[in-house]
Amino acid sequence: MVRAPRIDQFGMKKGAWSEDEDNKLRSFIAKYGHKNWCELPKLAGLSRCGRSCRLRWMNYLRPNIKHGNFTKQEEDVIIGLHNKFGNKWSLMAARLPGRSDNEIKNHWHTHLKNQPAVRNDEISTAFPIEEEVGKPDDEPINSNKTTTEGCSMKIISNLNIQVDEVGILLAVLSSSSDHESPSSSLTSKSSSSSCLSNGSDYVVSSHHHATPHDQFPDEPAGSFWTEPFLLDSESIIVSSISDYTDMFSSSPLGSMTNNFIPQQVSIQDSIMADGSDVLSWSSTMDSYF
DNA sequence: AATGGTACCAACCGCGGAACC
DNA sequence: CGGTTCCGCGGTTGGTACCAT
Repeated sequence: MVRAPRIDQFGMKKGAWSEDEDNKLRSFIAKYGHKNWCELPKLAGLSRCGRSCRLRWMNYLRPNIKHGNFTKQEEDVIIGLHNKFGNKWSLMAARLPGRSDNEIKNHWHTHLKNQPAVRNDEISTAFPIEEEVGKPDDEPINSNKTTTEGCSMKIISNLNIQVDEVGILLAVLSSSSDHESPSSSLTSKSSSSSCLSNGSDYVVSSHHHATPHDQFPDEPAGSFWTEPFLLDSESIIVSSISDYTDMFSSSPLGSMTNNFIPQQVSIQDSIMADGSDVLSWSSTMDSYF
């Protein structure tokens, strides 16, 4: 089911991820976040390219990611959103908590794509969608289409409150008695036009305006990404870059990074700028902390 | 039991856009 | 302001599992 591991011409490992690699990536991001995907694998001691790490994290390792069968309600949401937006998988993922765009895309191609059109009609009828800005009802946005619709998509996606989508979701999900409490996330979405948490290093695309809370609605507001997180026994509590600077200023590493503190750059940047052996960084930090 | 076809899904790749220098 | 780097999206592929013959 997964690609066989192999090493490419640059010494980067490709293919299936091992448990050990998963653990390294998970624990590194838990401790330091992911400010820079290109540097992250080196700092985490992984022989992977940054993109591969990002993909693994986004699709498999990040908190609250769901795996397994899609519920009927989730399928209905996907169908409804696909009717409206076309192949905008990230847009759908932002509105299906716990599902990655890749998983939604796969599910669409394998289960939903070839379903009878009548079901799409049912969804559209059951949850009528208001007309979009500058786009007729009967003209679904298609990723292959031209700039006019691309522009339309930008306008739409720049609206933090997308009333029609929320309406669809509320209608679909409220009809389900066994769904895992979607109302909190939806309420949050509809009532807050901009709720990116200060200090969060969870970086999301400006396209869909997903927030940390959108992504992980089951968590209390400001948990994993925004609050100091409790780590395992060999770990420490880190809440922000300023904590990094404090650590450095009082640590042996601080002598390596004398110019670092006032600049408020990332921890990775400071080490890299120093020119030290980045591959030893992970173990150095672990042993130090 | 062996073989071939298909379904499924994790992972890769190319591209465009944003951010940075 | 142009070039470079990085990030994220969406399409595609590789390889295993499962099913039919």
